[in-house]
Amino acid sequence: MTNAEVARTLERIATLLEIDGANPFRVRAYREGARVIEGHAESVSAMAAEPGALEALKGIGKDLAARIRDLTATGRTDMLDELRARIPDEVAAFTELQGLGPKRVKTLFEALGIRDRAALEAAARAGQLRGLPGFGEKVEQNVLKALATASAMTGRVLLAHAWPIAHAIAERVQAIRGVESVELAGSFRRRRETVGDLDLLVTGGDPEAVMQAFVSHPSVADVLGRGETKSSVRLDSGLQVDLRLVPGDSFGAALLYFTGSKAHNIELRRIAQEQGLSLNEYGLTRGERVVASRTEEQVYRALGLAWIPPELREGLGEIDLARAGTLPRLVELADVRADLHMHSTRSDGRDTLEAMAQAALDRGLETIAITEHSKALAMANGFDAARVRQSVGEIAALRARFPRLHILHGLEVDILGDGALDLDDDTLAVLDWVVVSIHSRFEMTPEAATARALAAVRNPFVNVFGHPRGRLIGGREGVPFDLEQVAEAAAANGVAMEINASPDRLDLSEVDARLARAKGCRFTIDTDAHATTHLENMKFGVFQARRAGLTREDVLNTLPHAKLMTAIERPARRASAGRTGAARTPAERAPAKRAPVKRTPPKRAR
DNA sequence: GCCGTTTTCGGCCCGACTGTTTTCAGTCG
Repeated sequence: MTNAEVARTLERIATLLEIDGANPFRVRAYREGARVIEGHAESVSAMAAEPGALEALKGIGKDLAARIRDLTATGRTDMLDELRARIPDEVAAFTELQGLGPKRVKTLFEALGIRDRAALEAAARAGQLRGLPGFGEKVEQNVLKALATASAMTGRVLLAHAWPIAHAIAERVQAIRGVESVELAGSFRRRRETVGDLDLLVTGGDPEAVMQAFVSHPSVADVLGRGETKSSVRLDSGLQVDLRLVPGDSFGAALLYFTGSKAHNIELRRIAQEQGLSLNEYGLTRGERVVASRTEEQVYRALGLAWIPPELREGLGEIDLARAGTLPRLVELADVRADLHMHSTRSDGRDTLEAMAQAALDRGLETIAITEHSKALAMANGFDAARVRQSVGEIAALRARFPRLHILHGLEVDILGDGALDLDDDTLAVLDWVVVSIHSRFEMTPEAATARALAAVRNPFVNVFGHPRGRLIGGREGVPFDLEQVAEAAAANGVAMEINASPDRLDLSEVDARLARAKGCRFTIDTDAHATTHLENMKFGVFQARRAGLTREDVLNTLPHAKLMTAIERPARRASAGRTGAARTPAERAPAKRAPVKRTPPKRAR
């Protein structure tokens, strides 16, 4: 059982306990346990075997450890089985509906025996809900509305998909006369992979004018509420956006509060409390006196903490680091000098080699690697050994055209099912830069997957493990190899781990990246661009790296070109080149003949 | 159910809003 599955199960137990009317603090303990496990990179299945390892995690005590041991050993636990025997899964899922919490769900189930959504809708339409304790006509209507919305809504959206509309709305509000500052808070500001809604924080300006500009944005489908200080809308896309107008004096406290995460805020309030202070969205106060509120920095400082970058605010140890003054200096977009994973029309990219190089230059990059696919991806026009040798001349010609850009002759080589690479070592020796990736056979046992990944990262010609898990956010789980072992082997063999900046990949995840870093890995952050416009995605990779706590020193492609070349040198390639001169014969340096014309446009490999 | 430089028992974050109620429970973030 994966950590994510264990976390989901604990969360489910919490929901069922809540409906069952259990002690709220017991419920909270299960929620907290779920959160801790989800954020923990080391496999709890492995930890379960080690006495005391689970109990050493903050928030996991004797009981939760026992449940986790049940789950990892057998896939089930008596407690969950008993709860589910009493409360059907579909009833528990009612709590996902807006306006229905555990208490009302319990009432629905016990008083009316409602067991599924169809029965719930029928009862609401028949007016059977309004007489129940805690219900009225309004709640009954809201239930029907929530049922309709739930069937239309898709849930969370990728950060990158929310990005343009979020900024468009912020700019529209910013343009109102008198508006001082506009910030996008919430999980958007923490740069999570996906966001559930957007939180806009505004100071200054005439409230009426601000709200009017907000609710009249062309993308607004539905105004959910409109007040003096708070309005909510739903966009055409289904995304909910809340705007809050806050006094300039309390902007820092409000920004802190609405950025979250919840776990982070709870920890901050506990610290405030210990110091005889109280923290809310209006400020940090001692009795009536406001201690800090105008900026986030002031509030953190007053609590004895360094300012914490939003990407780290998940309640996973960042507050201890802030107190000790040992927060990492996170990598920034401006640090990135190279993009070492991209495609062109020669395989499955949409733009030509020249267009990609020009776009990279326009973006101020010093170095790029052109990394077409290998032959296993026939549908993507993957390169075979002969095509790689032909490519040497094409890259040489490209270098001649772009003297101000360093261009590495790379390839994204498929890792086959058994861990062998798709091309032979002599061919790999021709290349400056070898990315290895998994594009097929994602369903494997963890043991087979681990052996496969280990074999790949132990190849002496390999530079980086591309999008290692092969996951697609909201679409594919990814390969279940044991990252601890693979990361250790990669670090020992000088193979970097990629943080792939494709918005639906963001692979490694921040949880995996933290573990890989702990095992000594270095990283690259690459766009895996299949078009010039994709080079813009670099920021999303940087966000992911920041969430993992990576610094500039952890990321190879922040190095100036000469240092990068030293850092990525593979002894095997040097030896091979010295022996055969494979990559550097005059014939291969000369421009090559044109590539054969493709008959069919390639499909992009995923 | 978890946790402990005040504690192994007695606490456990905070406020807004809604709607159901006659002073507050439930939900949400």
